[in-house]
Amino acid sequence: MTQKKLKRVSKDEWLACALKALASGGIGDVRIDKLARQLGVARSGFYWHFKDRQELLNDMLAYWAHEYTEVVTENKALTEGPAVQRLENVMRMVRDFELNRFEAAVFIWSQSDPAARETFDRVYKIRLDFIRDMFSELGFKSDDLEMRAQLFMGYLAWEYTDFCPQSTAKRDRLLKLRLHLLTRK
Amino acid sequence: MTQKKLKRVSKDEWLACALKALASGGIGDVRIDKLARQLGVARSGFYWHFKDRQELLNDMLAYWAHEYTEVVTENKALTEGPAVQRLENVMRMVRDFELNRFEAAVFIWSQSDPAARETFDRVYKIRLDFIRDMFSELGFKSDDLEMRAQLFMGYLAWEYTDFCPQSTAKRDRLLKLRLHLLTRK
DNA sequence: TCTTTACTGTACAGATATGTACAGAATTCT
DNA sequence: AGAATTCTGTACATATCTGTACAGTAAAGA
Repeated sequence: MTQKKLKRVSKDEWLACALKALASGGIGDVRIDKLARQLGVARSGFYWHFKDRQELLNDMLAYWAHEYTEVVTENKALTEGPAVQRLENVMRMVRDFELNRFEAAVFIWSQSDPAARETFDRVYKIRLDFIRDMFSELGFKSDDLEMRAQLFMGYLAWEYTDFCPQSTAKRDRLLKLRLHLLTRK
Repeated sequence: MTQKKLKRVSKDEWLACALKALASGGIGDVRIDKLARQLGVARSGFYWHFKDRQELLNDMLAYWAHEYTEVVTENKALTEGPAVQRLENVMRMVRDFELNRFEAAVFIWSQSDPAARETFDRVYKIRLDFIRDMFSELGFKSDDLEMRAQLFMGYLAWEYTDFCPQSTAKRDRLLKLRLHLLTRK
């Protein structure tokens, strides 16, 4: 009689929903029943895709790490051309694709979960090396090199909080100025 | 017969313990029963000091905001003397007293709680104005002024993650270099 | 069409968290 | 010493979240 249409939710949808929860409420907000409610399905489907909550957490961590290793380091806009241009491309990519939207959440997570901690440290090492190489190419050395790479990275990681909302045009102008200040001798 | 000695825990101790949980696990980790276990007392005492969990959360927010308004803006090391020296004092104070240890947790919190969001925005506006004034005093103007203030603030907020562990001596050298880069014409 | 696969919903058992009631112990005030 | 204040433990009712069992529905391939 009544052909009830079943809603189906893929593994990727569960993961995407979990990441959204991570960004907006931290790892403590990644609750299976809340995700199910948001997706509009019953909670049990979750266990088809994942063994348990811990497996979801591992997948989230792997996804986040992936975004900052293969995805970034294999992008031609970030590996070819003059170093100053590549640094500008990094800034634009991070901003445009919100590559930093999980930073705070993953950091907090890493404070209480050893696996998250390990991933966080590893990813930050890769990123910092990646950026340091560019500054090195520009001729900076030792302490001065280190300082510039860290300042570049630290600012980038926090920028996503949008702690200072402003127009796109202004953000663009400030980005150029920031690049200039950080790369001049 | 057996004179069991009762352990007593003050309101400030509950608050301090809650703040510790906030920093290491985010707002989702601020659980009354966990705090009680950590403090080694029964959960019921909590309700003598606080109406409910929400009241604790409000107090935590107020405490965090306080640290960055009255406490900072009234400190003579940050309001007297040459601007460059004051900027250096800000960097040292933030680092030495870990004034930024709640940044990530409060930001995440602000993403889902309007009250936290309001406080976060307000505090960041005060801080940014505070820093911008110093750069203004040094002669910077318009976009250049704004960029320097934001770069200074953004880096400072993220530094606490200790994303790049290093010796005290090196951190000191880098701090000086950073100040120099950010304040030179 | 039949079977496999990829899911879904309902139901149950247990763990964990919240908040309330209330009697009692330790400290402070008079 | 007596009384008020401040805090504690035990007990109870309720809500939330996790994981398991299991039967059933939908789509895809043989």
